[in-house]
Amino acid sequence: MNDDVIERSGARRPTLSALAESVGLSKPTVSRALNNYPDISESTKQRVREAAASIGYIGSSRARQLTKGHAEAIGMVTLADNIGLRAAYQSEFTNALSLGLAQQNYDLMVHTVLTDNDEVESYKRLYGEGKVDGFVIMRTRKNDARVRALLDANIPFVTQGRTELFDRHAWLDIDVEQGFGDVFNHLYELGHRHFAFLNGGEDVYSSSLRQAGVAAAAASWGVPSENICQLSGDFSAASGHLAMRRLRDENPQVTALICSNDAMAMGAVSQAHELGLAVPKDISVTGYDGVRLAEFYNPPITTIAHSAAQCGQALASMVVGLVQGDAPTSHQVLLPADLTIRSSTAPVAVFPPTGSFIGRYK
Amino acid sequence: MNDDVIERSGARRPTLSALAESVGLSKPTVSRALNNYPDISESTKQRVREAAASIGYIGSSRARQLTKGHAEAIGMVTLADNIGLRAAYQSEFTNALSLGLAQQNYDLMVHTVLTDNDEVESYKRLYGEGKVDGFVIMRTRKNDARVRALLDANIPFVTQGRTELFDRHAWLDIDVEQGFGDVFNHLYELGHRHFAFLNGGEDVYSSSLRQAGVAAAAASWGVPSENICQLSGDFSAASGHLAMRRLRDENPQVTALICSNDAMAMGAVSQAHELGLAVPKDISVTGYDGVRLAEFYNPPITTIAHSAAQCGQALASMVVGLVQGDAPTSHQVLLPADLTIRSSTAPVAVFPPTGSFIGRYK
DNA sequence: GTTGACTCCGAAACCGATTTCGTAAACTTT
DNA sequence: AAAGTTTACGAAATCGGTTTCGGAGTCAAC
Repeated sequence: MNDDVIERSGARRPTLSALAESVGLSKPTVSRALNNYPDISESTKQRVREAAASIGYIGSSRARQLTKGHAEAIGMVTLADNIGLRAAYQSEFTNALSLGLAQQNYDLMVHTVLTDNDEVESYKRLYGEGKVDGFVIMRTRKNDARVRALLDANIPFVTQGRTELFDRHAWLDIDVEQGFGDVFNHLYELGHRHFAFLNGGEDVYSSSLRQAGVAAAAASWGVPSENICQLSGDFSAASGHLAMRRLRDENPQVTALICSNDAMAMGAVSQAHELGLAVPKDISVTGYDGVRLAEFYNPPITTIAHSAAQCGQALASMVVGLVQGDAPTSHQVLLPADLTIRSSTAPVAVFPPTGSFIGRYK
Repeated sequence: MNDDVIERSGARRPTLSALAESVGLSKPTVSRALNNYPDISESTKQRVREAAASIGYIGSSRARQLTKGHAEAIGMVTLADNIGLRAAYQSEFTNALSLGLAQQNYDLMVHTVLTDNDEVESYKRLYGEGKVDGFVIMRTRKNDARVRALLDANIPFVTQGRTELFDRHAWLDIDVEQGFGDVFNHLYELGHRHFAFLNGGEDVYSSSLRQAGVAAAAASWGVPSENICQLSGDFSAASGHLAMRRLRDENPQVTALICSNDAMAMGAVSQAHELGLAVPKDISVTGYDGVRLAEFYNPPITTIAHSAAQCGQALASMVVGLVQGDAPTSHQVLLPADLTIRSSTAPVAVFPPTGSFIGRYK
């Protein structure tokens, strides 16, 4: 054995030619045998497969990419500003997506950029170089420059969340209208009559849908709109924090705060603690996103959860379908929202709260 | 113009041959012009570059990979079990790594697996197929099967955290011995005399080093070892939660709890609240990791932070060095730990604090 | 015993770049 | 003006697979 030579030369992996030679067949024949073509005899296939296994042959993805014309990889470009909850969400999401893609023999390429100016450029480079076959776009906004650019460049992609161009691209979204209606119903049934709704910014497509969901549910119970205090935030915990403060100062009669995402809910809860308000005893708070972390919060937040795993799975098969030629419009799915009741909501308190331990926070 | 034909045919990007033809030069000449070889005249380079820009030429990474023999990509395989804090940490880390790699013109390929059995297999496939040139391994353990396997297979990698084979591979680690010493000093200087140290499992290489750091600092102040209650956890918030309970029941004299990571610290704080103990008034708690989320916790956790951005940067240049032929042992770096004092530590409450500004904390 | 259908496999071209090697032209030298 | 250098570029091979096309061999049919 000349192991040492092999080692010194960098341990090059066996190629298809080497495999062909070792079994005394031609390159194309071996290739077809490995790919299970019908015009190769079963005995030959068997022989080739065994030889391949014995010498540890692994086909070069690089060569395959060149001939087949696709990379068997999907790209995702993210902003580097992901901290806290957003980071947690992204990670859960990325893992789910990667898992889904793996099942279809695709890999996930992640590219992080500092500013959203670089973002479009990264898409074009990754696709132009042929490193990926398509993209999954997170955190879409109503008017999204990335969507516009990829549409123009005819690059396959699917978004998580609709945009104003939703009828021209593939997307996966949650039915927030139904979801926020469910939240409202839940709170109403707990006896709440004075609500606040904390929206998350008009630049997100679904913001108006959340609002509509709340309004429709309120109307169905005959709750007048002046009993729903409208607040606006920006999806950050800080804005939830602020909103709770304003709520206490300006609308102390409110007993239920509906937040547009979990981060704002957590910010609001944290502010409530600081103000000496107990959640849910003094005020109920709800979120949206189903970040796993919300489950471990204190108290665990009632939220509208969509399983990251399920989303990842769905997005994976959608984007793979796309890059294999499906029409974008054939991949538009609206997932039902799933109300997850935890401990941040409770029946409205009729009597002044007793000294909950949370009240001891300074 | 036959735009419609181009569109229908899938909008194939211009190739090097097309570019060569458009400028009336040969393929190799154009290639060398683009890559700034010295044996091409400046005027020709200029002409080629302009033509390339005008027809929107982007070199095919696939073809380049095949000839150059490397993928210009680094892989990372993660377990799908990342939830909560771990997810947040992973995301911060991944972004930082991706950013660092991008600066060296490398991309990051993420692959998620369900069980750690699949993990080694994924490494071998990704590398064997030539999809990546090397790996960054997170969450290493003292005896790490992945490290062993990649070492055997002669695949380049760098770990985040040392293993028992640390003298044979590249790694980046934090000087926890120093860091936990600093934490102890900080607490001692606040007047604490009865401590607890919550370790995180002996299967992690640095566990004993944290312990040693605490012990050394304690010895330097003349604190007897029986004044340091040893607890063991598993790095999960749940184990921190449990530890705090045991501490209250069995060692109520302890006024400072040193946790081996942020998740346990947060679990401990949450338990403290449930037990009616105020943090830091009744007990001080410290963490480790510098997860950004800990910054927004209630109260913000005093911790040993290592900037994910800095780690990502460093790891990126290390792994790129490795795949370009550097010796693994030439890339072993120990970063100093950085004590970040926030609000979960305060002077011990037994005696009224002196006029230290820290005394103003509630 | 030619014809035709069918089975199984190989030669050669190809994907899109890079690299090795060689050479024509221009420019020095003597 | 012949020889030697340098400059600037092209022909052909190469990376490791896949695909197109065709052809040798076997077997049944007429």
